[in-house]
Amino acid sequence: MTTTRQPGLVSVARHAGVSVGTVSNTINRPHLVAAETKARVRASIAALGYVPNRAAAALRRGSNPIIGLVIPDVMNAFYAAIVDAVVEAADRHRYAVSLCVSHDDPDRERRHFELLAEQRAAGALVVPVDADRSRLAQLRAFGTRLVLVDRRAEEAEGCSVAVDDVLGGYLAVSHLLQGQGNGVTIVNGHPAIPQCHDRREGARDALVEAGRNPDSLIEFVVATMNFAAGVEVARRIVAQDAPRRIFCINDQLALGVIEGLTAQGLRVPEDASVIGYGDLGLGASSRLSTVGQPKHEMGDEAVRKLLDELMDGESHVHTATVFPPHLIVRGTSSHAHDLTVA
Amino acid sequence: MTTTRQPGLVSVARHAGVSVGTVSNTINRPHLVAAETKARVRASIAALGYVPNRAAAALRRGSNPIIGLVIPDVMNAFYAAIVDAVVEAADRHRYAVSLCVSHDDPDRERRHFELLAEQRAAGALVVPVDADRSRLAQLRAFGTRLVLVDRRAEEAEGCSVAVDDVLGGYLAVSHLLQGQGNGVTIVNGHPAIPQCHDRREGARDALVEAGRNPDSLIEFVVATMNFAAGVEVARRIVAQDAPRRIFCINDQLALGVIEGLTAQGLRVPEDASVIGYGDLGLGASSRLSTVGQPKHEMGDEAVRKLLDELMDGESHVHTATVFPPHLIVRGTSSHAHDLTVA
DNA sequence: TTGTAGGCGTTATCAG
DNA sequence: CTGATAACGCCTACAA
Repeated sequence: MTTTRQPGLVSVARHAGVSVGTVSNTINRPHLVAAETKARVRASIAALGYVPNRAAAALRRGSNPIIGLVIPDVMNAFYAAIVDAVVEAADRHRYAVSLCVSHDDPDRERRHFELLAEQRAAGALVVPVDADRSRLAQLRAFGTRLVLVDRRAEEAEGCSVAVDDVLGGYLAVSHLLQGQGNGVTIVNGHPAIPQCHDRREGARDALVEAGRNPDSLIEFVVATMNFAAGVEVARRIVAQDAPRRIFCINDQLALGVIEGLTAQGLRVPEDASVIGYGDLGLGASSRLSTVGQPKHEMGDEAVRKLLDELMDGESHVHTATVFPPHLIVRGTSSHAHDLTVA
Repeated sequence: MTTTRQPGLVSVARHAGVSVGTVSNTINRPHLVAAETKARVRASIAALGYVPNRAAAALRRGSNPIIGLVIPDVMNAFYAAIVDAVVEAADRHRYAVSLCVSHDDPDRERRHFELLAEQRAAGALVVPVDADRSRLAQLRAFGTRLVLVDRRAEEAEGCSVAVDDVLGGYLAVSHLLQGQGNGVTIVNGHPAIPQCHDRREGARDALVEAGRNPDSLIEFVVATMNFAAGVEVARRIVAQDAPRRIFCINDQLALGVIEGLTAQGLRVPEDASVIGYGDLGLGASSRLSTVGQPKHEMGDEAVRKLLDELMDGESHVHTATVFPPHLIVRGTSSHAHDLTVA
């Protein structure tokens, strides 16, 4: 009943015949310790099974090696890829990742921010729930460094990483314009959503570049951007005889549109061209052309920026990185043919 | 230069004209504090913008309200669903979730376990990388409560949640047997993988129940269980004239097999029946029948078990919950037809 | 019902 | 290069 669990610095110091300061130093600033002493201390650490207590360190230092990560949805392959990259990068630097899924709920976001503040987390990567930056400012004021993900930040307030959706829309429609047909249809989400807005802008740019009137773009707006909505929109496209070169704001929608078109007796790609956006795995098993996004790079760069701010302190300058998406053309392979599912 | 950042219990106490003990109590054991005092303290907390310091609390208590979560892959929809459930449940109880993606790498797993130990995390939910339980035992010995996910644990060592893969295989093949044809083919991963082994067992059970010889099950084993492998296996199935009632160990494989079959001029479901496993989103946009798993429930239950162990302490008894999967039959809808992708 | 005080394990400062 | 020591902020007996 006398043996004390979880030996601390003192036990190690005693065991190695040195002071606690020296033990702490061999762990955190090894260059300050003589080789021989270091070896002895390390032996003791191993012998006692000593595990440093981060809570104590955090208390003392006032900051905790934790990176908060707030995303709207883990089931979404786009964010999942970012999570993957972030977790990996954090692991490399021995930071913990505290995950929050906001589900677009400001209260959840706020709650996680509070949690991070209580933990004195060093920093956080966040995909903000809405345009209201007050919650972010609050957390930042508390000392937590923030990097915005998938959003552009005012350079004054912090770093950010995002993807160029205007360029993405441009790439998609430019590709459609290379095929035959006249006019272009866009199946979009609500334009209040930045991504939807920007991709449409890019689509218009492509039309302009091709010498067309950007207002000739025929737009169908869906409430929910999923497969079922795509099927439904396909009906309206045919009914209204809208252009058969169709840019869908995401891959699920695109797959739905193709399904709906096919259900009405049209052949794709013979009678209609469809391009999606996102390349989120659904397309891997299909021949759907789409626009890919450097998801892993985004997550990676976000961590890099955060750590730079954490390390460099004063000399750090905020930057807003915008990654270019890229066109992924599929369906031109030699064995292109229908994909039939039972 | 005199104002001190981040007020502590003392500042609040001073501001409210009470002692630190009372402030602590109004936060952690409100029932011990008079209503009026409580109100005053709360007002001061709000006024000063006080945010409790979890590091200090953890140091004092010896344990941190953090749940470690170790999964093999976040991009995998199965695990992503579990993450979603866990994060949500943890949030409800104001626990932080420290995420690790092991990528089947024991070193990564070990590193995360170390991290959790250093954080004095209250508990962890883990999908173990391999069958070696020594790393788990080590973390457990350190005081971190563990719940195994997607694996069955010896009831002596801890709780676990899993899904009944034998039943899943049984359901899938029973369904296939209802269709026309003779014999059944299984497209499987390596049988050393527990899921693959169990699902095959279930498949055999179904055959036995139908009065067939379980050894009549024709098995194709693929190294990587993805779309491309499915396409390739379809070739071999046709070449060897294997049974056209095909149970694929996951949906991607199933989609690939259908693709490969179609490429060889066969029609699905007319000439072949294919069923997948997992229901991981790919199927939502298809008419592929599959076996669904209660992913969210698993994550939820895992947290419940962990918290029970954390709260109840001594009176807690370890349990191994095995969830039943369920058959999802698709493709019988009125507008069943081909899905063509450009 | 409220106040007091000791100590949790580290880090960092300052002498030696 | 090493040792001693004072915080860091909170929890919890225990005392009043």
